[in-house]
Amino acid sequence: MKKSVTIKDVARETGVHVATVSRALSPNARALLSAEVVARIRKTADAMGYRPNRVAAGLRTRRTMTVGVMIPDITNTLFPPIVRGMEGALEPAGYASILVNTDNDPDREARLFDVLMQRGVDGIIDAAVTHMNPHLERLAMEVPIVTANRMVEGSGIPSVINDDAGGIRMMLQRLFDAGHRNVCHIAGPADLSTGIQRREAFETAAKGLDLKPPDTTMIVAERYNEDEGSRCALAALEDSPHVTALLCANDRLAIGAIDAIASLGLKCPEDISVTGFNDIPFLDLIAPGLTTEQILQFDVGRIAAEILLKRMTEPDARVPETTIMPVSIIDRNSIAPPKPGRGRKMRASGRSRKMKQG
Amino acid sequence: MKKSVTIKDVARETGVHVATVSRALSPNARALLSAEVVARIRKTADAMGYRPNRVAAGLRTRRTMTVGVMIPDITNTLFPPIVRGMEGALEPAGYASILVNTDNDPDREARLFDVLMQRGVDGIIDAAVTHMNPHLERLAMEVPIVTANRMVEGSGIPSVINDDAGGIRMMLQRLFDAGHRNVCHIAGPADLSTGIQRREAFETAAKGLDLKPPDTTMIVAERYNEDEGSRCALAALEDSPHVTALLCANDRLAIGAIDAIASLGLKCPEDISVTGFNDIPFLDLIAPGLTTEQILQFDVGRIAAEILLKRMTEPDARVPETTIMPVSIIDRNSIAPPKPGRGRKMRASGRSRKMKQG
DNA sequence: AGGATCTTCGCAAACGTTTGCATGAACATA
DNA sequence: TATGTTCATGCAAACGTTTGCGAAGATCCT
Repeated sequence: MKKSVTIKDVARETGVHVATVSRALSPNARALLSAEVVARIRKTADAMGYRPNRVAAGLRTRRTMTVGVMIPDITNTLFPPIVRGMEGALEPAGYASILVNTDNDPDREARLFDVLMQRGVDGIIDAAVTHMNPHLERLAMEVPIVTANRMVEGSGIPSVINDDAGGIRMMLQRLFDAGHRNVCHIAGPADLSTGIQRREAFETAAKGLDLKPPDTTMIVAERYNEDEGSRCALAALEDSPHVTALLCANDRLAIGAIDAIASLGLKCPEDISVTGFNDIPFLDLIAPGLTTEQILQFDVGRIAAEILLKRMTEPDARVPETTIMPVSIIDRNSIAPPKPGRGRKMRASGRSRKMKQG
Repeated sequence: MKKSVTIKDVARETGVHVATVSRALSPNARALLSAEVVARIRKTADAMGYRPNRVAAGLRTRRTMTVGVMIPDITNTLFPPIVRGMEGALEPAGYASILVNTDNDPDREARLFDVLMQRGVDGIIDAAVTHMNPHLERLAMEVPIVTANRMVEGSGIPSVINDDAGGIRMMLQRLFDAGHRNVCHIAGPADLSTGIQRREAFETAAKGLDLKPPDTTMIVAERYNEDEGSRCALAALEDSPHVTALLCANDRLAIGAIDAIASLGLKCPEDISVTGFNDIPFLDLIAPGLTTEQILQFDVGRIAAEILLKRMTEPDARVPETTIMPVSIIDRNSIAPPKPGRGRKMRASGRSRKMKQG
């Protein structure tokens, strides 16, 4: 629309060279100039309504002061707090963020990555990375990257994740303490680091408690959503009628599982206990209150952003490769003692005990 | 990090001028070149891993192919679907979006607007505008703007909003049909267009049904959140013990209201009916199912983006000034007939009838 | 065959900054 | 007074594109 006033205009107006204006307006270079000239330039710049053109500056300096934020889907309630946490750190530092949704589609992810690079982002926070993404390591050589909420194993790419292992272990312990010995883990997708880590954590935690198949079972969801939670819960309860508790890899799976339990004419927690992971918003309002693992969503985003900031401003600075955020159980109302009558019969349970002793 | 390959590099490699490379790579100008040369250039460009630098292009063309998206707060579950709707239209058109959160703070809003302008966005979708923002009209002369979900009245700025008036009218009718004659409207903030429009709609709808104060009452929330919902509900029920239903300006207020009702030892809907607006995600899982007005969140975002696209590509094109999206009631379980014993006594009700006749 | 018209491509300027280097003045030192 | 030093500012190149203009060659028409 209207042509805007440039550095050249204020230079002409003040009778100095554009370079002088540039320096007067730059916090770093300002010291090179006489205070009198700086003041005069800034005053007329203000008066003229000068607004710096960051794309021109970006072309020259090769720093656009923008970062790319990749997430699977902003409508997934897990992510808005994470994104907000990032912005909380990025915006005060002068960075704007370009947000893209990958839908967990690797093709889309690759294309959007390119979009971000074309736009010259100074760095990328990737909360949408799929496990074992060979691409990413290559891309990490072109631009600083840090992953949030997920990680790509052994890549050397800094990541901020949650204590999946600890959370799952604590949760299984909680079920164990309530008396459950026949627990089924509804695991997350096998191509997501959270799915994998939580599954592995479940296996080792179960072993630690001397719970073994067929007392403990597992079923892997293909996506993190309610429908998959229902499907898996149904399958789990059908395949293994003795299970008394479903330890789900995340809240959405748990919500689906509770739904499935109801559709079977059973009740949670009376008949089957269910647990989640993430403590997504509004979960506190949904009946029965789902006992879940609270993660520090906001902080995950914030710290990922802080690490990225450091990597962008001091490329050689050392940053922690993986930062693990603590999780904590939120006790609500989806765990009860196992219902008498359900569960595996004594003999089987005894057998697994014996094997440990043997 | 690594210096990237530019148009100049592929020009040298192919033995042509940079201008020729530029044209070969531009969908528009491609026709100016011989097919043979185009093919050769594109091939080597691919081979060299050429990635166009959009900030350089943006500097030259004054079009950055990015749009600014302003929302109050991405963690407010109303907005992610709207944002996603925008991206669904923007991204295929080649636009990336810079997302900023204003927190409904006018200062922050102004500052972030500046940030967007400095970054040379080609347009702005403002879903965070406060009612009567004199700034915005001025700013709209610098860059195409369309507001989503909210509008600034009489500004001439295109907006995509929901049928607040119709929704409120239908909802009041629904309560009326259930037998309610003493309804309190918990209104939204007075500086937000949705707050104002819904309040006015309530007043005229009530008048249309011959419901007048003190049978109908009203209380204005200062923010759209659960705490304010609780506060207002408490105040409403205290001031006017006869109210049998709370018609809330949005879902979060309604959730807070239901909470307050429970804290009073009452139940919804048996003692007090409550209705919401927006049908935010997860609402279907929260007890008691809140009867609310479903809005087309995704479409609001999508259409706002489409209008902006048109304004950006054809500045002189005529676009509808305000697009009103239809809403529809989602019946759940928060409306019941008024409890006998509550409500205003007959005489008072009769009196208001008489006044109409007179 | 000679001019007119097209086609295809090169030339160079421009977009608005930043920044290394040069310059001149003021100043201190010898 | 001559000779560095420091300070404040100007000069011009550079960042990677796009695009109006012009030129050369090919093609067409009469």
